[in-house]
Amino acid sequence: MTGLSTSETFSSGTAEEEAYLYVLKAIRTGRLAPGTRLIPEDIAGEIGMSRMPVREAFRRLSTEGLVLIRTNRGCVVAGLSVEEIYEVFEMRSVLEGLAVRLATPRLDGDDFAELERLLARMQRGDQASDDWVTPHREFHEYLCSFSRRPKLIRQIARLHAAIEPYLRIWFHHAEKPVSADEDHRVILEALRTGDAARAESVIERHILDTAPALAAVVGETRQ
Amino acid sequence: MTGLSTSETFSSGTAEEEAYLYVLKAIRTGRLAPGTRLIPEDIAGEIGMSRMPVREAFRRLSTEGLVLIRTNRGCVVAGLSVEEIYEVFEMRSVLEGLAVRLATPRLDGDDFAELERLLARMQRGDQASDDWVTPHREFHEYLCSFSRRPKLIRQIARLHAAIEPYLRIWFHHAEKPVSADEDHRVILEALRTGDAARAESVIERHILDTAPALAAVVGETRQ
DNA sequence: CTCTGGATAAGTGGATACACAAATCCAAAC
DNA sequence: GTTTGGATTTGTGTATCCACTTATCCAGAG
Repeated sequence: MTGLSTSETFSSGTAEEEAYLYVLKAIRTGRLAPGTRLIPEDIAGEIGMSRMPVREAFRRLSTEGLVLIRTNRGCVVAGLSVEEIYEVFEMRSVLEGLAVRLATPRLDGDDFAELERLLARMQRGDQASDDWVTPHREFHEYLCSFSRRPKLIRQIARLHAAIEPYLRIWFHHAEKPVSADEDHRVILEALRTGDAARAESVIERHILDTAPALAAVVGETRQ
Repeated sequence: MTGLSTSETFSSGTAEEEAYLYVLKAIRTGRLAPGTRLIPEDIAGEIGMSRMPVREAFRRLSTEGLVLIRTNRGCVVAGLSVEEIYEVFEMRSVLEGLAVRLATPRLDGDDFAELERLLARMQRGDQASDDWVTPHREFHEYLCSFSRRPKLIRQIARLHAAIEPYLRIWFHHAEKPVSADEDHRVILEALRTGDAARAESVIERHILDTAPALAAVVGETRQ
């Protein structure tokens, strides 16, 4: 689960929903790179529907910041500038800080075990899929889910979706960001103490510290 | 300026934009109360267009949480439960905290004068319009604008739009929330010291402290 | 060769049309 | 009087169509 498929609209068999999930996945996985022009008719063709539901999916993606619609000029995948990457990380830092603060008192032994498991998957890049990003996201999402704040969780998921393509570039560019592994250990440790304020500040710091490295890689690939 | 009219889509003369702003305003001002069913055809009629652009406006509003779309069952104005009101205030507290932290070093004397002016308008309920909410929003928006973080500002505006109807109920129910006036003085004072961390925590506290009073009034009017 | 402008193609926003789902209403059965 | 089930109405989701805007391309002027 990604937290985004559960949007305000109940997911169900509508064409709009299908189009939304289809484009969302393509953007998150990087198949549709920032700047790519999205032509409703083409996408509609790919998944067998007319372009109306695709247009509506674009609206949703646009509000979520994943896509940019300019009047009469179509829809493009919304890249982030370096400043915007920092901005998204700043927002994530305080929102996930809040989520973790609320989650801390609700975690028990089994939950820590699950978090450890996700951490392990992350460290070995997971089964042959060569994917560090997915378990990383799952770690954060699993943690945030204990806040029991649906709107908060969804908002965090949206912000994550916006940076996910760049995380993948980072992962492929440098090797697996090794410093993050230590970070996550520290987070787990703080959580175990049950000190909500400390857990909050640790995760805030963790997220903010990730930003410059990511921004550097992205800035580099743009020259 | 509300911060919402400047959405991801450049505002311009499209029908969708017009429909969006029309419904947004109606919800914010309370003309369309939570739970009200929104029938695309009717709204389209009111502003002279077909229902397609109205539907697209609904999608946007839905993503912003102001409206709820259930498949094949139409669109209703999304009320907030008491828990959700708390949730929105929690999110606002950390996001506005961040915004104010970033804004603090950028404020100069003229800006304080403007903030004082907005505060004064707020205290006397503004010129006969009997409206405390608008200058209150403007105070917060003006302050946040100095953070220079477009996405952050927009997100805060969205959260504010969701609670604005309830602020109006509060304002009409009780008289002008007088405790808030003192709060805002304290905020200004903290800002003047230039201590970003202190300003951040003061505004976080201010926002969180507002929630219970509002929740109480709302819970009351629901029985 | 480069630049300009206008024809042509491509694509967007919006309106209309139609099939289907859900809600409503009403009458018959209990 | 209440309940049940089916016609009718209302409204939603999607496809198609049209008008208009923007992008592309190409020929002629410089």
